[in-house]
Amino acid sequence: MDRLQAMETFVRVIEAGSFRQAADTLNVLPSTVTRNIKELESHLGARLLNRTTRALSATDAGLRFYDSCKAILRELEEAEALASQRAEALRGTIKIGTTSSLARHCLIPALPAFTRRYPQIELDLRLSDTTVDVVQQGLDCVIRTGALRSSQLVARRIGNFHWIVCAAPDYLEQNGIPGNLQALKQHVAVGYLGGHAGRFAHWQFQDGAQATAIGMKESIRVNDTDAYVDAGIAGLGLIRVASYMVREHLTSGRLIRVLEGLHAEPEPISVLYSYSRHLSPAVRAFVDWSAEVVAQASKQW
Amino acid sequence: MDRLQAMETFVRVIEAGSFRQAADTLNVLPSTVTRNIKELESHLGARLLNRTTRALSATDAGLRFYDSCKAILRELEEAEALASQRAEALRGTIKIGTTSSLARHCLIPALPAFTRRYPQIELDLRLSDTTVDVVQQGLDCVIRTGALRSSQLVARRIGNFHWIVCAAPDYLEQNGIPGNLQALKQHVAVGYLGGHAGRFAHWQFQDGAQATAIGMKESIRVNDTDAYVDAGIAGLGLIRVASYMVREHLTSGRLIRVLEGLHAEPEPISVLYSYSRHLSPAVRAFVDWSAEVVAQASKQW
DNA sequence: TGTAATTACGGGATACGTAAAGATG
DNA sequence: CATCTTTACGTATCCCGTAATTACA
Repeated sequence: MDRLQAMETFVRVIEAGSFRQAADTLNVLPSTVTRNIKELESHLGARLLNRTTRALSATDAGLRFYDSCKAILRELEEAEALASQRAEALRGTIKIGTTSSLARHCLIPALPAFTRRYPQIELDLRLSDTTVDVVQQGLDCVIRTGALRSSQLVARRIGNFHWIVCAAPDYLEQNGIPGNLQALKQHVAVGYLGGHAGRFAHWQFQDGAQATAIGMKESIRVNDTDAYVDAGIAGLGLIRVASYMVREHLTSGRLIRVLEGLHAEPEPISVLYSYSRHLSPAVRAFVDWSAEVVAQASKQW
Repeated sequence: MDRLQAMETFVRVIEAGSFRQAADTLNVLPSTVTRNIKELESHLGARLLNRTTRALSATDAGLRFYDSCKAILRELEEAEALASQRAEALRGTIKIGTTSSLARHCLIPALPAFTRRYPQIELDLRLSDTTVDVVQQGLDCVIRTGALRSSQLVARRIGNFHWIVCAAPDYLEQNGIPGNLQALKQHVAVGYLGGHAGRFAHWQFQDGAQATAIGMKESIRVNDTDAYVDAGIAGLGLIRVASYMVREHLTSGRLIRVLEGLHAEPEPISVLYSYSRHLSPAVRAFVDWSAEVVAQASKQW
C-alpha cells in the first residue's frame, strides 16, 4: 500500500468534503478513494471519517491525523524541493539575527541573489549589536562574529575575518605611521563603547602564543560601529575594526591599513541554529547559502 | 512508486553505509535497494549517493535529504501513533507554562494518568504567577485563567471556574454571614498583592450586565495564592478565590462559601499554543488530554 | 579475484477500473 | 429515487526475487 498516496487522498477528502469530489480532483474513481481510506483506517486501526452516503465528518482521530498529514506532506514537498534544487518551491519566513555591521557589509549586498533564487522565502533580519541573542527568541538562526560560548546551539563556522588597524591619510601624515606595537602608545585612537564586544579601551593583539594588550588614548568615543569608522575616516585617530567593515575604504584610499606585518589570528564568523529542533528546508537553504556567501567574501579580506 | 519505502531504504543506506547491509537490515535484496534509490534519484532529479562497488558517500543534496527524511519519517510515525491511539509511541519533552495554583489543584493531581498513558513523554512544568508568559520562551503551550488578550496564539477554552467568596467558620461566627454585597463593607478581607492579576483591593462582581466593585478592608496582605487561602482558613478574613482552589476545603468544612446567591459569570480556563508552528503529536496529545482533564474537573466546581 | 552494485527477466502480488449493489436523505 | 459510497471481480501494472553482469579494490 502506498501510504503517501493514501494520505494525500485523505487530505483531499477532508478538504473536498466528499469522496466523489475528492476523486474528481485527484482524477481517480470513487472506488479508489474508498479503498485508500479503508486501507489507511485499517492500517491505523482507527476510524478517520464518519460517513454515510450523504454526510461526511471527520472523527477526532481523523482531525488530528489530517493536521499531521498536511504538515508531513508539506515538509516532504519542501524536502524534495531542497534536495532537487527546485528553489522556487521553498517558502516561508526566516528570522535571522545578526549584527548590523555584518548585515550591512556582507549579507545585504548579497541578498538580491538569494531572493532571486528563492522568491518564495521571506527574510526577517533582526539586527542588534548590543547583546548576543539567543535563538530562543523565535529566531531561526543567528550569524555572529568572534568566539562563541553557547551550548544548545549548533555552530557552523562559515568564514573568517581579521582585526585590522587603520587610519585616514590625513591623520597618518600629521602623526606618522606606527611601525610596531610600541609605537601605538604615541598615537590616539577612536574609542568604541558599548555593543556586544564591550569597550575597546585596550587593544589586544595575538601573534601565535604572544598576546599583547595596549591601552590606547582615545580622542572621542562613539557607540556605533559605523560612526566609529566615520571617525577614523575623519582623521580623529586610529581605528581597529573587522576587516569586512572597511574593505571599500581601503581600496578607495580613504583609510590606510597600518601594522600590516602583525599576522593576527583569524576570528570566526559562525552561523548558529537550534540543535534540537529540526531545520526547516527553507532555513537550511538560507544557512547553506549564507555559508557560501560569507566564505566567498572571506577570501577577499 | 512507493516514495515512503524509498525514503526508508535511503535512510538505512546512509546509516548502514552500504547497499548490502541496508538490504540485510530491511530484509530485502540488494537489487531492491538499488531500484529504490534509483527511483528516488530520478524522481528528485538529483544524485543522492556517490557510489562505487567499494565506497559509498552522500552528496550534498543527499545529506540534506537524509535530514529531512529522518524528520518526516519520525513525524509520520508519531502522527500514526497519535491517530491510532498507540500512546506509547509518542515521545519527546513538552514545556508547559501555567500558574502554580492551576498546576497544584488541577493538573498535577491528574498527571499520573498522563504519564501512565504516555510513558515516553516527559513534561516540563514552568510555573509562574507573576507574568503572562508568551509562548515565545520555548514553551509548547500555556494554560491560563481569565480573559485573554493575546494574538499570535491559538486559544482553546478548555474549562471554566467561578470566583467565590468564602471564609473560615470561626470568622463567620464572630463576624456574621454577609447576606448581600452591601454587607461586605462591614467585613474584612485577606489582601492579595502581586501575581498576574495585580492586587485585589477591589472585589468586582458581575451579574449579567450589572457590575459592582467593592473596596474591601484588608486585615493582612500576602503575595502567594496558597498563603492567601491559608489566611482565609486561619480566620483572618473573607477571601475571594477561584473555585478550583478551595474545593477540598469547602467539602471538609474548613471554609464556608458565602454569597452563593450571586451568580457570577464563569471565567475561562484556556490552553494557548503557537498558531504558526505545527503542533507536534506529543504536544497535541497533551493539549487534548489537558482539555479533557480540565473540562472534567470544571463540572465539579 | 572476490565482493558489492547493477541489470535483465519472469512470476506473482497489488492496485486500478468497470460495473453492480447498498445506503441514505 | 437520485446520489453517493461500497463491494465484487477481472485485468493490467508494478514490484519483488532469481540470476547473470558489471565495476572496483
